[in-house]
Order: sequence, then C-alpha cells, then structure tokens
Amino acid sequence: MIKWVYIEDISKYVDQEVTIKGWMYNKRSSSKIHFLQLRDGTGFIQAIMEKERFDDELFKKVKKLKIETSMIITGRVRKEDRAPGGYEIDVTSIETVQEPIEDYPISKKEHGVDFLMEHRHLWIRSKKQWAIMKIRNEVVKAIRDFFYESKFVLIDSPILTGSIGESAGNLFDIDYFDLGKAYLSQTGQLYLEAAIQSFGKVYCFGPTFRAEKSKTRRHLTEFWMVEAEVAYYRHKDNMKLQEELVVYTVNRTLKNAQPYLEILGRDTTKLLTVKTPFPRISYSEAIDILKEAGKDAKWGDDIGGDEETIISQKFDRPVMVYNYPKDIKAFYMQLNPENDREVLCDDMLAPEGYGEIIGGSERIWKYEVLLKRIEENNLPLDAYRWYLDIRKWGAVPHSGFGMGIERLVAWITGIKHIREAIPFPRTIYRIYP
RNA sequence: UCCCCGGUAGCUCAAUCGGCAGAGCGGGUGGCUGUUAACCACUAGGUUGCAGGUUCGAGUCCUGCCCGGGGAGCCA
Repeated sequence: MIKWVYIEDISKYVDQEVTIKGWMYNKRSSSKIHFLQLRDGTGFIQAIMEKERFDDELFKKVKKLKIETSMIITGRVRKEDRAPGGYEIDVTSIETVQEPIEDYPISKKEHGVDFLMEHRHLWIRSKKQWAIMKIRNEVVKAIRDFFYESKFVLIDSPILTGSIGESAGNLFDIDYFDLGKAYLSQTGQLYLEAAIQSFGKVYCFGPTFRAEKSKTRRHLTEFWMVEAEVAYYRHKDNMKLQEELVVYTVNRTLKNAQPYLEILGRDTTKLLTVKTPFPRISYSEAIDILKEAGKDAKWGDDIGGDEETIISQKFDRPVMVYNYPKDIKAFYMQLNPENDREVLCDDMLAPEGYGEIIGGSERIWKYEVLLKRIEENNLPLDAYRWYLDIRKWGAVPHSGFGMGIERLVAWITGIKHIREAIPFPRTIYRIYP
C-alpha cells in the first residue's frame, strides 16, 4: 500500500511514490503531456502525465476532465524547478472520485463581488480565500494561546440573552417560549464582569450580532469578537494588555502564516513594525490632528471612518485614542476623575486605514454611580438588576475590551473588505449561502 | 433611513449623437513535446433586471419598481 500524504509535507517524500487525495483546480495540456494542478486542503501541487506512459483512452479521458474533479493520484515525487511550488508528481495511477456534473462556475478570470458572494460556498475553494482562512485560523489560535499563557480563564458568554448590551434598537430578537423576546448577544461584557468576581482574569470568544443597517467594508451583521475583562485593572493596565495581545497575535501570524501572507501578496514590512509601545493620544489630541488636516472637527464629535484613517496614517503601528467625551460613549464607562466630561476608555485604530479594531474602557464599579448612570440614560432598570447586583458584594475596579476578529484579520491579511475575513459572511442584504 | 454608482452571452466587460448587440474568458471540436490565469484555429451561445412611456427607430432618453455594490450614521 502506497502512503497517503498531504501536499504540505511533500518535500519529505522526494523520489518516493506517494498518494495524494484532493481536487484538480486547473489543468493544462499539450499533445504529449498533461499538467494537472491539484490541491488537497494543505497546499497546491502540479502532477504530470506523459502520453507515452498511459494508454490512449485514459490519456484522452484525463484531457477532458472538468475543473474541480475530485481525484486520488499516485506517483513519484520529484524536485522540479519548472513546476509551481518547486515539486511535482509524476503520475503512475489516477482515479477520479467524482467528475463534476456541470462546468465549475468560478473561472480563472476575474469575477464581480455579487457573483462571488452568491457562490461563497464555492469561492472558499479558491487560493486567495483559502489563504485568508488559514491566516484566520492562526490568528484565532494565537489569541487563545495568549490568554491561556497569561492565565486568563475562558468564560463563554450566552448568545441568547434577555438583557440588553450597549443600546437597544440594533438587536436581533426572537420569540423565546413563554418569556417573550430574547435577543442575540451583541457583547459578552456584562457576563465577564460577573465572572471576574470569581476568576479575576477572564475572556470570551464567540459570535456577536448587530442588527445595524450598516453597509460598509468594516461591518457585518454577525461577527466574531474576543473580549477580556480583568479585576483590579485600571485604564492604563487595560491599554497595556490590548497592546500586548495585538503584538503577540501579529508576531505569531508572521511566524506561522508566512506562506499564506505571500499568496495574498501582503507587504509584511508593514506588520514588522508592530511592536510595543503603541502611540497613545488623547481624544482631544485626535481632534487637533483632524483640525490640522483641515477637517471640520470639534470637541464632542465622534470620530468616523474617514477621521480614523487620517489619524492612523500618522503612525506606523496601531494607535490608541483614549478618553472620549462621555456623551458619545456607553453608560458603564468610568468617568475621568480629572475631567468629568470624559470617560476612561480607548479605541485602538489599526494602520493603513483599517480603523477601529479594539474598543475598551475602565468600568464603573460603584453601585450608586452605576445606578445613576443607568437612570440618566433611561435604561430599563429591571434588565440591569443583576448587572447592578455584581456591585453589591465586594466590587472592585476593573477594565476590559473587545476586539473584532474580522477587522483584525482584514488588517493582517491586507484585504479590502471584512466580508472575506469570515467563511460565510452575513451582511444586510445577504443570508445565503 | 439617507447619498452616490451599477444591472448587456455562463463570467468580466464594450457598444460614438438614439441607427445591424460585440470582444475576451468559459463551453464544444480539432491542433500543439514542459505548461505556468498555457497557447493556436474553428464553432455554438442574447427576453440588454422588470413594467410602462417618448420616437420612424431605445441597450442608449423619461417615469416607477426590483436587485446588488460603495459610503454616511452606528459600531468591533
């Protein structure tokens, strides 16, 4: 029995006969030789068939095989400079598993966004999409390892929730038995704030849902977020943690995902600069930068996508903008003791125009203060009863943040739109495939 | 919800001032001794998003609708 091997390991089998199980993503032929381009999930390789070594019928049959035929081939591995990837397989036997019943719709030429999105279930087979998902895989593993090594405890938060996260109006609701409406979670933060009282350092990692009718390259209705929360951490500790997480994740990806970054043509020199410390500028300084850039910005305005780009372009690594006006931020953020018009929060803006990837803050930890803020914001007290409860028994100062996985992956991979950073994106006008 | 752009062959696009709907890729047939989105020749392929209007004549102009894309707001 000849050994079944994966393409990523092929260099270990030079001059040996091996079996590859995969798919033919392209082929080229002349009268005397076929070049079959194969993939198997781990990589890509060229297999060749010379006419003189096969009977005419089989040779003709292979010429007519359609793109995406699944097949099992056996042959001798050879180092071959003329082959893409540097190795090729001289086929000795070929067995098709399934021959396509129609022509494959995704061609080697360019396609439009609409067509590709309609065929997302097939599009993920293409090399570029494959590389992006392999990088996402590395990014997620790096994040989990960072938290594990830093002694954080994974506390998964519920997806179905009765309470309200940051603001109503952009929640998906569903009928929940006899209890009325339930909502798809838009943050796990409130649950993490409960968990730190037991575990100290916690994080959660899962899908979140926003029913905002956003139509931009930075938004999805369903996206993955990693959130961390730490007891006794103050604002500055929080920012340091964010910075360390991002540096760790980028370095690990550069180390482990180099071949995939190359497939995407990513200019990795722009990632090599991602080292501590990240620049930190106050919201007020950010407004000054925007004014200098000729923007009509004044204190109290929120910082939009274009503004984020102007700010982040001044730096070669992510920049942290801290202490925003309280009126444009969430109710649970701690007021700045040095300026009660501001809250102790920060947004991390990725370079190259990728915008906000992290939002974090120190949380209000005193019962009376939080109660007052809930009332000021006219939030339903009943829904927040348990959240207030946390502050009754041994409350401590604490801080946390959330990082958007697709935005992070989009930045690291250098792709234009975050819909390619998730296998099956959910956008406002698309629920299939 | 608002602003902007688009919808022509399976796909990507072209079509001058309103005047015979075209090309490349993909498909089919044949050819080619190492291809690199292979190449060469021939060939089939159309309700121009839908409905109405103006006109001798509409892919092109007008009205309404449908679908998608980019952005704003909001956020990660």
